[in-house]
Amino acid sequence: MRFTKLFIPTMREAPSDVTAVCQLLMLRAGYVRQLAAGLYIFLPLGWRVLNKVNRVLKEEMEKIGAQEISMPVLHPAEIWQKTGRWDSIGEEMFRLKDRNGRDMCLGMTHEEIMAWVASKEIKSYKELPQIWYQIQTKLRDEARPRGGVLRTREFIMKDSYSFDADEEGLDISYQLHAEAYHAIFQRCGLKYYQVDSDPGMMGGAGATAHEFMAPTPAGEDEIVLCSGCGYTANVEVARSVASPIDNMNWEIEEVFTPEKRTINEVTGFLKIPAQYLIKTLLMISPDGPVLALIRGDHDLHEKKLTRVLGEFRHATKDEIRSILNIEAGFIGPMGHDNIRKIADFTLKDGNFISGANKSGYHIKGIKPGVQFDVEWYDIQTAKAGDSCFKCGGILRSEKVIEIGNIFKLGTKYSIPLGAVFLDKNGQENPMIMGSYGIGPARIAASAIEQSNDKDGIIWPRNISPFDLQIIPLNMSDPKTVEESEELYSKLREIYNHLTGEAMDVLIDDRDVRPGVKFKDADLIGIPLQVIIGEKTLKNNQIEIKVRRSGEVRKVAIEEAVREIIALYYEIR
RNA sequence: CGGGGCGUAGCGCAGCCUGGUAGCGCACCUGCCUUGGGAGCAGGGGGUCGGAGGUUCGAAUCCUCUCGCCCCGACCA
Repeated sequence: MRFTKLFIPTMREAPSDVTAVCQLLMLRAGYVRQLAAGLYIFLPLGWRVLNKVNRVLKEEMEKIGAQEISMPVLHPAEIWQKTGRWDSIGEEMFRLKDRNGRDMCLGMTHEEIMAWVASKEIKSYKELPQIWYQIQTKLRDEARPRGGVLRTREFIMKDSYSFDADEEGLDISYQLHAEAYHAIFQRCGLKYYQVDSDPGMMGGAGATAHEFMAPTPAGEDEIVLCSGCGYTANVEVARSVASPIDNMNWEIEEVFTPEKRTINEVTGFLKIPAQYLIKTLLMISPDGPVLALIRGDHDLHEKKLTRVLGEFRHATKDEIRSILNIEAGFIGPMGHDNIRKIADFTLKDGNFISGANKSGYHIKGIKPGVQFDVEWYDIQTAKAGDSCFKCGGILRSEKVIEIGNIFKLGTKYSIPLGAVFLDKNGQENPMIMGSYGIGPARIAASAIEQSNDKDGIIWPRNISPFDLQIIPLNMSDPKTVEESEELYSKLREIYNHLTGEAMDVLIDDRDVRPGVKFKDADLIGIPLQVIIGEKTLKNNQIEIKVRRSGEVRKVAIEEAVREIIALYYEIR
């Protein structure tokens, strides 16, 4: 491809309101442009990258027997109503009416539609298992789009769905996907982790789910990792053991804590570390008020508590006053016998301080489960420095981008949509489903986050928009142009003979100064550059530059093609 | 949803406080010149100052409303 025939609007100066590195570089290097909040245009280079990723996705999906199909983006409401998600999802779903006033929505995901097809067409165990996938646009009215391409309202996703006759079959489909995902992310040159995750709105209670996470500072999610046993999990589900504390053997005693409401204020005033305090939080659950108890040095994890209570919210200051008859800041767990109490496991052993249910006072010597009844659950947020609940090792944490996920769905969608089949005994059974997603744009963004320098992007070989870039330094010099053009056509031909595929070569045929070409080439980030200038041509040589290392090799023109191809296979 | 910030030429910004003919750098167009890390000289084009309303002789500037975009948070007891 010729640079002069490609639309690559590079920018010297970046827009001031970008924060993520991947967003900055995608904009500056001319890969994408923003249309509105959470809506991105993929320009030629950006689209080439997505297609490179998609090629890898398709190859690996085909390897596990998945079949590519394509589903509509516009869905009738009834199908979503059947599974209950029309009502449970809320504002995140784009909804509209057609001209006849029929309720419709834009697809956020395709479990319902896939299960619908299966319900219509699959009748016998002999037709199972099936794995269907698509690379399709999804629409979600995100509360806050952010990080450029990382969280958008419209995005492309590779989503696949498995249908099995039994749990054993689902295990196999699930495992096949996990293996395919490892192959995909490795081919895309990413550093990533597979972690335990929250099935969230996809699965039912007790469902199995994993996420694939690419570590980068721009990540929205956080995971904890144990270097001892390899345990890794999203903090949304991560179990941990809090750092141990001494048993203080305090007698029950009220202490005067005037105007000291927050954990910080109380620890500062009493000179007692936060781990000896209990945060007592009043929540309003569907079944009424609930007190949630966690250790003072930890944070509540709302998703964990949601799994216990269902959708809950924090009580307002007025509700605290009317329900508990106390001022916020001095709530204690004792004495509220008629209110359900959920305590984190960390409070099982020890002796704590919490509010005295009386303005200006806290109480020492509290023992949850001894002085009053509580239900024990894991409701705290795991954090770096906690101990691993499996092996006791110390956990560390990392910011990550979620690049893929796999869910065991079971019968959550097949039952409501009537996706059933007859088994060998003529018995009707619901199909056992799984769903599996990957975000190609997030793969691209993660690659940039993990692989860049001050000059620009450094693409992993397999997802670069081009395999190499030829840079003729002076388009007015006939010899330069002649050698560049010859190399340009030769490389594409010869590579073709070796592998059956064309090498993607970009030649910068613009009549601009060398400095501009060097800067743009580094910014765009194609892994290999071939530099052709009068200086080295005098010695019958050209130069090959490896973008990642900056290493430059001068080679004789006759050796150029062979050297370039050899080097191409050396880089990752 | 809550809080904060910003909207002036394609990009980056100044001007606003203290009202009086809209500016700078880069980019763009033409010509000359130049060709190993975003050259130089000369000339040139481009902005209803996000939008609406108000105050005023006069508004980018002051006031009100509104739209858009970005960031932080969605918590604490």
